[in-house]
Amino acid sequence: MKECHTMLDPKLLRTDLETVVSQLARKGVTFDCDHYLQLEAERKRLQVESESLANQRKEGSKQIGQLMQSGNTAEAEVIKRTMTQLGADMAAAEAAFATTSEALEEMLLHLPNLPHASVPDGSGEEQNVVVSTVGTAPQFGFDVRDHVALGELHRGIDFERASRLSGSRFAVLQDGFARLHRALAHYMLDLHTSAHGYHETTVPYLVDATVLQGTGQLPKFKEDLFRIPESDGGGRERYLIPTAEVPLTNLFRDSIVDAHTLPVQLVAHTPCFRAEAGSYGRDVRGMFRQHQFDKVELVWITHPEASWDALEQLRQHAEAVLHGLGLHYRVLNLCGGDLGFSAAKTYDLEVWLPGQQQFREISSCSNCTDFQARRMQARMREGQGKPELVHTLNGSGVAIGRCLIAVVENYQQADGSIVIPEVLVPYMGTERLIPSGVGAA
RNA sequence: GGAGAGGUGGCCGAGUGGUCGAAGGCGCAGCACUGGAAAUGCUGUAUAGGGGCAACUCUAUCGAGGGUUCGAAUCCCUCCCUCUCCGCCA
Repeated sequence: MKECHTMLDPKLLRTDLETVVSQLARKGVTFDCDHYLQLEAERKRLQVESESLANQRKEGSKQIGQLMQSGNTAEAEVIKRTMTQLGADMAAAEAAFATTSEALEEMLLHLPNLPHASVPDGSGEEQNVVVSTVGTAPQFGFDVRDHVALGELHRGIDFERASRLSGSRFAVLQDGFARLHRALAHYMLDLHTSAHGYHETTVPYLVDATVLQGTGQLPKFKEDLFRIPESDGGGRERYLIPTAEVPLTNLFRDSIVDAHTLPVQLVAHTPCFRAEAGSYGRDVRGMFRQHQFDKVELVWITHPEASWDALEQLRQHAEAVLHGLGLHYRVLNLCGGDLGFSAAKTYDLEVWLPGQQQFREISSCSNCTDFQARRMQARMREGQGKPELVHTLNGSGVAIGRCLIAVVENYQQADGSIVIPEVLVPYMGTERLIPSGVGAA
């Protein structure tokens, strides 16, 4: 029978429905048990029925073959006639089974991953728990400018011309700001590859629907994605990636890797595309929330027993970026209600933005346990053992556009110039950005 | 874009309607042989799902989907992918 791609372990659902229901509730999801149980009972009945009919047909066909070979065609004809009816019954049973399986799968594909025990209870971001706060907010003896004002002053960010090209939520960077953007990406990639052991990877920015289903963006979050219809690109529907997590993690779809090769750590710098449906009016000022932004993404593929340790390392790697830049930030342990669809646990890194006088998200590090692996059929094998689902993790290391905002706002001076953090100086070729019109240094 | 070739198990590779989950080889594992090893011999060696307390058993899978047939790796249709040559192109 056709394999069923669920998100949660179907065996857990069958054997411990109560746990599933109570854990889903922590994520704010209500599970329709009655409907599930009814579909599941029907699935079982229809599967047994259609498989038994298939078996009868197989036996019958085998008999016919034997009779034909011994020249007993008359008797073969008799059986053939009964087989015709059997075949019809089987087709009907299989069709009913397929319908029920699809309904079941549709229901289960919309269920999110279950939260880990260390995830705090809560329904929204107010209940996220601050794990640590690093550094202190810089004190300014003048009125701080936000990145929009700084961008204007430096002629480094041009929202107006960007919107003329593409509408709202796009930006054009130039000169020092463009260079800073590139420097940040370069710095992050170098840090992760040389100090943290990641393999630098480049990936396609356009992917199939199945790939997005693997990491959990589909079917539930279609409205967040930019879609290229099949009529446009080579007769195949594709989506712009909302994060490099999608292609990176899916590199392991439908494969069984040797346990010795784990963990695999990948890093990629890519643009990310998000429709931002449902965020109208939110963060409209500036380049904090864009339809297109660059990000350096970290992905781990681990042994199922190693993922919780890996999450802590992943978080440290993301933190190292901010720490290296000397930015003030804090780490949150997201509560159940604020967890993403695929995540069992997530740490958010929030950086201090003087322009907004608040902490804002700049990285999100999640352990997706076997949730994505099950959808992707990404497995590993230990010795001669059975294949087992791997665990997958991802984290921003970090969002480049937001990081640029943080750097310019935190390192601004009274005269509007921007001191370049030491780690970026080699990439920038200067220690300070001077606004045009203020005079050269 | 034009022309051609091809997609079979971890790998190579047979198989054009019947008992084929699929010969043979390689690789791998166990056993035998050996002082130990090589060589050799024997045995075993896919994945997924279902039923069953279990022993076990059933179903599906030869790129994907549909069709013909009592029965499809094998015949027909559609699609996808890979390779070679030509054209175009960063």
